[in-house]
Amino acid sequence: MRMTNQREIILEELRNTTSHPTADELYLRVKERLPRISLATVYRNLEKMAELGLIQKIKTSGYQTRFDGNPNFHYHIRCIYCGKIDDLPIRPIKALEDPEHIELDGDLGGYKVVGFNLEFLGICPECMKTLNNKK
Amino acid sequence: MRMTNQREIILEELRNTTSHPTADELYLRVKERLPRISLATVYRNLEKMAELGLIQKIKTSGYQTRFDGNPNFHYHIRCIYCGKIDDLPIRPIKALEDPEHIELDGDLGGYKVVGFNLEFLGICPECMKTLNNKK
DNA sequence: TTAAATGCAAAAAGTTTGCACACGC
DNA sequence: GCGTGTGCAAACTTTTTGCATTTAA
Repeated sequence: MRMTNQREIILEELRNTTSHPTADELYLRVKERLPRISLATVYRNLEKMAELGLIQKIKTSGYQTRFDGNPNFHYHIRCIYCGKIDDLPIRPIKALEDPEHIELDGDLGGYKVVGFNLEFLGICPECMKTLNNKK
Repeated sequence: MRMTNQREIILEELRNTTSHPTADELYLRVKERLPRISLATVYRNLEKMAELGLIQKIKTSGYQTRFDGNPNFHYHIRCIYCGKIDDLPIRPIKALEDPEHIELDGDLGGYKVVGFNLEFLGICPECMKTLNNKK
């Protein structure tokens, strides 16, 4: 992978935030430093960097894809009200990560299991506050 | 909720398949019986029926939303090659479903956890066959 | 020097919405 | 008869792509 200025700055901005931004949020940040960059470049680079394992793509259907500058596996929690994603500091879940701990209740229909996607859902402190005020 | 003909047939077709169709796949099926139905009606009704708990909306993993005529909680597996979703007959995972079993490694950042999304990833029998033929 | 990357604009894909009309209760 | 639901088309949102030009190695 060629290290272009755009690539460097996209990665830098993503690494410098804990907010798991969407492609267009990151585009806006990067644009402050590279005013002529295009959104397509941001998409193309995030895609490539995710493939190479430099960053993580957080895909949950129905919402915009978000990106995480931390390439190490960890769990996320999504606020059901505002959609924000945060890291969740929980220990690996044995029942998922060691496939032999999965308790079957039938057969797997011929599938070979290769992994899983897990995200927690919750209410973030800000939305919780808003809810309490409404009462 | 008013029981219109469209609503009845959409629900019927969804209940009669195990294929977890997308809105447009279901639209095509329903169209055979109601040629003048519109895709918007299918979307509106699926949305409403999911809210009421008559069906499930499967939003995980950055692909098109799929729908499940079975309203009871169960796990799904998605084929990483063809995107197909099937039911996975595994027992409830204690470490997820009883929040007190979650082993924290820090604090939750003020979130109130209300649930989770989990899908397994795998290779379906058909795609497995294709892979083997290519070797 | 040259293959890979970029910017731009347009297209694609999936979903939602405004509105006039139709229909279940 | 009232108000919800429908069909249609157009809008919208997110992401991808074609192409001419630029740039890192």
